[in-house]
Amino acid sequence: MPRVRDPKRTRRKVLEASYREFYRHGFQGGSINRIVTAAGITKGALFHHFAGKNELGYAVLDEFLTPAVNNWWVEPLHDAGDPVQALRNILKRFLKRIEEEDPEAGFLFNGCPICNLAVEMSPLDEGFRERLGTIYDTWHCAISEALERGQATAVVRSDINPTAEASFLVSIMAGSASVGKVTQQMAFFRNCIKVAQIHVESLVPS
Amino acid sequence: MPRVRDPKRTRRKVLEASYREFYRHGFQGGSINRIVTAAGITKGALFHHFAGKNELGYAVLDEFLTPAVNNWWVEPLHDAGDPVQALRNILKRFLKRIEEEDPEAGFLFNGCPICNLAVEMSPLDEGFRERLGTIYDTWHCAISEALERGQATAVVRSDINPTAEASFLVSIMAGSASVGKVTQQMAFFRNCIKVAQIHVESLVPS
DNA sequence: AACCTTACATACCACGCGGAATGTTGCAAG
DNA sequence: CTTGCAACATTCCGCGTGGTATGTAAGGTT
Repeated sequence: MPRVRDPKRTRRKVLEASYREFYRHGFQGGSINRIVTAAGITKGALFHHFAGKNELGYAVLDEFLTPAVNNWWVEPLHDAGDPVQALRNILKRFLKRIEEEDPEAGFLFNGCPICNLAVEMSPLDEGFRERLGTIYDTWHCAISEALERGQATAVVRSDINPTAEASFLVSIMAGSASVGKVTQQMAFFRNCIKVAQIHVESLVPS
Repeated sequence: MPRVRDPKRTRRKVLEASYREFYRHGFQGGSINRIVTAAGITKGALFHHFAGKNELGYAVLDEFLTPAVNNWWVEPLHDAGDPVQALRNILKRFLKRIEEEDPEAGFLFNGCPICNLAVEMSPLDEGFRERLGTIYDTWHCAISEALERGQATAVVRSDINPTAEASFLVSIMAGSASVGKVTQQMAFFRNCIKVAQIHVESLVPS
């Protein structure tokens, strides 16, 4: 029998259950009642830790999704000497991850959790829009700045536009996840990543 | 004073109001009550023409969004002799259209209506998933088949993969709309389309 | 030992939802 | 002229929702 009083753990359980609930049903379609049931706690506990449904959504963004983007994209790109090699690794690692996932709960079925919230909530709530904007901006900057550094050390072609290329890469990730969850075909997803990989290769000087 | 009894017109008004409502609030967040108010009719009239909320969403897909894709992509590509020129025209026309739109109600603020529904409803309802899958499939096929015809007449490079290129183009359109509605910057959207245009140019034999 | 704050649990609430049941009226066929 | 059905309008309903008010107990502080 675990400790009765454990606020950190309780908060964590709520956040994890919320993430899953919103991931599957969307934010508006997500149910507080289902969250408390899944987390094995009560509504009183939830509203003790979070002021309301919106704040719960914000917390999922701040404490789950922002770190995920940092893990997958920002840090690898920041640490890398050669940005093209870093992008190669990221795309490869990403594709592998998806293929290993549980098809019922993973990326191919449910899409990108960030993109899902962005599509649903950006026009409806400024708090969501702002946070999601920051996430995409961080992501975007990580790519474009890495490409600029690559241009400075001549490992990236000087005649490409880092900003446009970054926009392109972010869009492809979001778009392929969105369309992929409709077609339910890994092949579609793989095709998109493949073209993205080819495009990345075209960034290295000939 | 208009004709009191006009089922065709009534049905149309309901569909148009539903399209706008779902476009702004999503399907789950969309309200039947708001729809009947906006359409200037009553709930009785709505449920006389449509069996339920889901059927209403299906009708929006079948009678609004499917024709829109046909208009913008399928027919131009089918009629064209040179698929690359057709894609050039489509992208240009599309960008122009968005720049002219009302910022409060248009593509940049609300995203792509098809992609929005796809992201929200695909994992939740098979009826939505099926219809959206058909739309994306038609769209995808229109591009890939046009590219294949272009390869046959040597106006498209023979060493590119039409299927992969089609997947890529569809994804870019969906992704740029999704991310664009977060950043709210036309520049982001324009960057994506620009890279897509460059990519399209790379399809023509050198 | 008394106390007080934090961390929950329980019970309850108003509201808007999608939808059904029923009532009413225009309009065309017989 | 009347009959009948399609095309609505009106009214009502059960339910799940996000959120609150209140109760209670754990555990550190003094």
